[in-house]
Amino acid sequence: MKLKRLKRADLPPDSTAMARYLLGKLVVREIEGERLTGRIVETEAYLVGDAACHGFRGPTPRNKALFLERGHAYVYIAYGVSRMLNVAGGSQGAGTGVLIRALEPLAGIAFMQRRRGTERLRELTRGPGRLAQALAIELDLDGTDLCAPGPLWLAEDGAAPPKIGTSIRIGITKDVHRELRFYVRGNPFVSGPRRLNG
DNA sequence: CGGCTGATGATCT
DNA sequence: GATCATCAGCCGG
Repeated sequence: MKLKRLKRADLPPDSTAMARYLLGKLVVREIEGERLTGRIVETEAYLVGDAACHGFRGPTPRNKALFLERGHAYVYIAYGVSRMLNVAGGSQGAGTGVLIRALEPLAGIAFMQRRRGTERLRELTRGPGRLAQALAIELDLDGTDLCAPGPLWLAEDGAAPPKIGTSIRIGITKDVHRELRFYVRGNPFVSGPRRLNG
């Protein structure tokens, strides 16, 4: 089915709603004449007033893209090694957004396998660091408008809305109790321990 | 498969 | 100097 680019007006202004909305949508990466696509199967929302959110203490050189209007990419490096892809949320200056935690690979799988150094499908895009490596998402994409033509954008393909599960977020140490992680129930590409994926 | 641990370096205090 | 929105690899069952 043909891809339709997500419009900014399609994105819910509330980041929790946007995290749910993005499940089942597609990340599209254009690189070296290839088009890589993956379906979003796991997200986490980071909100205004949320101590776990990188925007909590205001803008810095690293997180400034999180303060752009919603639909822009915020890319940063976690633990010195893994790139994390986020979609800025809210209005300009809000400093809130959604972390893309896992994708189901759809197109460009050979490219992803080369990038990841493995043939195994489950290991290509299961987890935020893995998916960024598979799609060659580097810091140069920080601030990219995901609602415009370019190297990285968001799309929908008319798939039916998925069944959504919720849980606490993974890997954080502040505001740990909030149920702001969302995933497609039963999808094998969702990351995290089984107890969170019931 | 589940659980644990060391590596790793950018970022901010 | 501490913190950290992770991962690969190892071990036991």
